[in-house]
Amino acid sequence: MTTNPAPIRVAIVEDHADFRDGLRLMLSSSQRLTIVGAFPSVEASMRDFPECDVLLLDINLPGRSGIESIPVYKRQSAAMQIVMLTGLDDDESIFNAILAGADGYLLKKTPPARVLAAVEDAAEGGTPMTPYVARRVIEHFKSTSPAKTEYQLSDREREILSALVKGLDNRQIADTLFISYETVRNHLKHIYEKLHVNSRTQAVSKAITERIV
Amino acid sequence: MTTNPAPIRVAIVEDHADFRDGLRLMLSSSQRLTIVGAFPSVEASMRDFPECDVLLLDINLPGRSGIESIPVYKRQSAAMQIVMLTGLDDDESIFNAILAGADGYLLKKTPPARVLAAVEDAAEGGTPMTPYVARRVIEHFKSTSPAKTEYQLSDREREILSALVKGLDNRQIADTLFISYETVRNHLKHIYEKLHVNSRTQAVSKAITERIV
DNA sequence: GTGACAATGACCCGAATGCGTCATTTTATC
DNA sequence: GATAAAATGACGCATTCGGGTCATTGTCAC
Repeated sequence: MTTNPAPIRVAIVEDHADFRDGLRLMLSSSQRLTIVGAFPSVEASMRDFPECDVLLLDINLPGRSGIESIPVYKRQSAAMQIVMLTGLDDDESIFNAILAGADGYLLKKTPPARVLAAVEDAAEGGTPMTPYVARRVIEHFKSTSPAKTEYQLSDREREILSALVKGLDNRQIADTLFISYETVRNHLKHIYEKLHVNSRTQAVSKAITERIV
Repeated sequence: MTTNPAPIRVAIVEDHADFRDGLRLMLSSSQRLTIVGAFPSVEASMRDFPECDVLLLDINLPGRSGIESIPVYKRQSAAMQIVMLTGLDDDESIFNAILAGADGYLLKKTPPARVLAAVEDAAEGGTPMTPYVARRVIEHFKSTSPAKTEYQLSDREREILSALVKGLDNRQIADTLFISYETVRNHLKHIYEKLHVNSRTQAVSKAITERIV
């Protein structure tokens, strides 16, 4: 956002020569970027990998896949931001890339101006993604963060329940909460009733998967 | 993407008159959009809410907050895409909005051209978000997803473990796997050793939180 | 001030669990 | 073919747990 900052050094790993060259041309039209390398494969890039700020990385590559290579690149340069630029829009590819440490995820149909903006966003510490990808991530996010049903547990009961989840036995729970062993068992009975379960295993399972704790 | 499609109907709920008017002006400069309403509060918008495709919604509003109102709007019109447009960039606001059903999350400093693009993305079923917000979401996503450590469980042991997580007792596990009760107990001993725990509660807890199952 | 409920505490009993030791068979792996 | 690991099965024993019943205290609403 300052005037005339240091240019962002960008590298590209993409096997299709046409797309790679188009990308290079397009990106070098910006004053803010410098293309420091463009390679057809991970292996080729590794032979003499240039220092850079942002790496545009394809997934479908001959030899080593882009996703597998993320950790390798990150080990080489932890500060480098890796933005996936790929045609693959399935959940599997998206999540694996993100979990592997990708800092952005663009689909190839993204218009040039957006790719340019994305590179800048990534360099500034953001995580650019195309709206479709964002939707996939959010959906997955929501599906694992469940509409929590209400079991009307009292505060004390929730406290006991989270001790259960920690793996404490009744004696330990009693000691940490400064109440008697028998009282803990009574609370547990009530918890089981409210959760409609009949063992601590089931209670723990339900507590975690339904985010009650 | 087709030529001259039906215009996207956009409504705005934003209390600051200046920002609201600026937004309206800016958005109406696009041929593809029609502003069908601009309101200073949720209550005001509810009095005569126009049918629309995309709603730009602030969070910090006098009266009812934008986040709380998301379900209300969604009940009114499920197809409407709700894009938050707010100054709040804390995790709490972001996640609550998303979990409440927001279809996009932009910060107010987003440049006008991007807001315009975001409205179009939302109308097309994407989830536009500013790169910063995406970063927050991804971080949270990663923090709840795993770094899975390897415990070298055998297939059979994993099978037993997931039965544990379902809340079955040893007798039930034995019956479903067609092995003897004692064998189940033996597997459990090995599982406990490998997971470094000493109760089924702890095993279940570890299995779920570390995504072993 | 009476009923409802949460929190505390106690006892009993049968079943489930954790832990130890031992043994046989199957399946890889070298 | 030997060795190691996994899968199977068994028994004993002390402990924990689940479920039942009962009682006291405090708080809150009506």
